Amino acid sequence: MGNIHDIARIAGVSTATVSRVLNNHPYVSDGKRLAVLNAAEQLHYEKNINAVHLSRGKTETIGVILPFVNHPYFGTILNGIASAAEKSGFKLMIVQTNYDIAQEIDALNMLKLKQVDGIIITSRECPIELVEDYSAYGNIVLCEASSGEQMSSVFVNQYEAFKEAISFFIERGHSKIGYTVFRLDGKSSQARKKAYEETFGHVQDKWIFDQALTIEDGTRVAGEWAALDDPPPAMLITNDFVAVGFILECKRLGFNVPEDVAVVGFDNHAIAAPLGITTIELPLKQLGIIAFQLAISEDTVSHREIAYKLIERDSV
Amino acid sequence: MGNIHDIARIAGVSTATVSRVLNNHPYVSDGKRLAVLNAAEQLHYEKNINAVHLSRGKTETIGVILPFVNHPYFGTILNGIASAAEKSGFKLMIVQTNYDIAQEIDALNMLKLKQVDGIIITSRECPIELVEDYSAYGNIVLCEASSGEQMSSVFVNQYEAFKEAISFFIERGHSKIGYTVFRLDGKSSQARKKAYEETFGHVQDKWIFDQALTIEDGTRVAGEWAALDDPPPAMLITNDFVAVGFILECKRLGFNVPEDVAVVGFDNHAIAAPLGITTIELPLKQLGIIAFQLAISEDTVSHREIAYKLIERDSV
DNA sequence: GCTTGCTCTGAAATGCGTTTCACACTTTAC
DNA sequence: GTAAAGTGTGAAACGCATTTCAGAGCAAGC
Repeated sequence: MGNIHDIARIAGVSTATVSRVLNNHPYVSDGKRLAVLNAAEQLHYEKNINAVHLSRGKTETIGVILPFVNHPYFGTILNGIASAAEKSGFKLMIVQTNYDIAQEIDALNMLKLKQVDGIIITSRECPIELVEDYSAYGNIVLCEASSGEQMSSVFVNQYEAFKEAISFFIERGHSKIGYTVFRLDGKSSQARKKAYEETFGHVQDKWIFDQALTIEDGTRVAGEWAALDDPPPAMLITNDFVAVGFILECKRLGFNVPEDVAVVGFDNHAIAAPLGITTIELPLKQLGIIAFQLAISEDTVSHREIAYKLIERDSV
Repeated sequence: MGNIHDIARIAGVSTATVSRVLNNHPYVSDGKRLAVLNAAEQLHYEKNINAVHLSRGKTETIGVILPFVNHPYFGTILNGIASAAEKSGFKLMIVQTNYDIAQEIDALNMLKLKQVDGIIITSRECPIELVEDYSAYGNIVLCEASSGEQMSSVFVNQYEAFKEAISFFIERGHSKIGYTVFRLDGKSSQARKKAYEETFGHVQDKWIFDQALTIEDGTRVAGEWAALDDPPPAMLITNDFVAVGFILECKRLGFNVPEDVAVVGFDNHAIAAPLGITTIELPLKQLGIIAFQLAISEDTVSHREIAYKLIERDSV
């Protein structure tokens, strides 16, 4: 083992020269370079990265806050982040929060502690003001529509996407449209509600189904939907996974898709194609890649909207 | 900001005392404790975690090597790891390798560099001997059947599980059974092949379908299956996602499940229930939790086999 | 011939918290 | 009343690599 001082001693040089050699800095004579390399080899030297981090004040690590690591929505974003990180030689620290504010704060604190150089928040529960307080300690990237000057963001325009889906339903002759969201008070849900209200004037509360994120949630919502006196014959669903649960349960209950209930999902996950689910494609991997780039960017804060795309299949 | 020395100066104590207060060590008088706390408050002091890591020689961080972060199999394991890590106050460093050996090595090096205290390898491409070389630097946990004395492991007995699935098919009158794997040379595939050969004596190569990991792979395999002269009327599929792609494509091609082709998947992912897929449930979250515990364990190496369970539905 | 401008090096400062050791003083214990 | 045990504290060592600064030596430029 040994450290840089041992190498310096054995090679008969200073630690500065050892550092230069080890980091491929110029201005080292071939003789000393060789001596250092030999000594390092001989000692089976390994850098202590913590000393490097301490000295440099940087860790080349980005923190990623995500509520659930095993949900395909977040998984795909993470996939994008991870592939971009690999290209840039950065490491990734992930924190699964379950939307628990204490854990979100715990993750944000990594920034203060200099454990990470930046943080990507794929989704959050804690107030934006609280997050903002951390922006002085490093780059923070939000995966939600935002326009502040403290933090960058990359997002899909949920409002527009929702409007487009509604228009599509209307084109196909639907006027009674229900929808599902994961969290009623979430940013994305608010944008969706706004889009909905601008088209229809008001929202039928019973046509909004909350807590819909997974396949199981979709199954449950289908039951709730079927139990209504006048279930809306068109449903805009949180994501394709929920749509899968919803559609399959509806079929099991004897309803036909799209005749009895038309469905539009979000994401265009691989599951959507074989099940013929019409969906709004969100380029989530791309979103992750951009989020990472913004997280390591030295430039000023920026906000990037990414495109969505309606994919027509057989569920409408 | 300021550091521990600044606090010491302001509070009129030594840095040792500051450290004691900050880490809740005993043997500090109330007066000095208060003085330190006040000074820390006044300076808006934040620890530099890198100095802590350097000093302690530990980082309370575990590295997780996984080929694909957004595949539900690995996502679920990661979910288990993450929830256990949170409970223990550990952080997680993830490396998505795409089964690229260079990246696996890069990840393993975090151990040498003292960047992580231990590493969990959910799946790997590089030779086991190479991994073993790193075990001197910290705990390594493999998520595969293993019995070495260097590294712990937690795994499902793929051989037994596969045998059980085959027996189940045979009970239901099937004798011509094909199967899919992700990597023919993978450890799990070898166990499966062995189980298969012990039952049937030999393997029909054309009844083994390679590179099957995702829904899309399942769709593709269905095409290959249907193109055979004598497609086996029973298929054991890598996992439920592949099974989804396979089953839906078979139906699209005009085959009925289970009449024309019976299917057993693996994992019991949430997708399996609504589609009525018979599957071998693997407690992957549990596997992740155990993997994490082994990774932080101070005890000796241990090997833990976890139970699987056949879940009967409608695809056989 | 003199001035720039490189190339090459090392001493020393910097980043920062933890922990051991020695020591002084105060309580119990017998 | 004395030894043993516990409490409280600081100096100093330890973990380790990076980087700035100053300076020596040498070559190219005019």
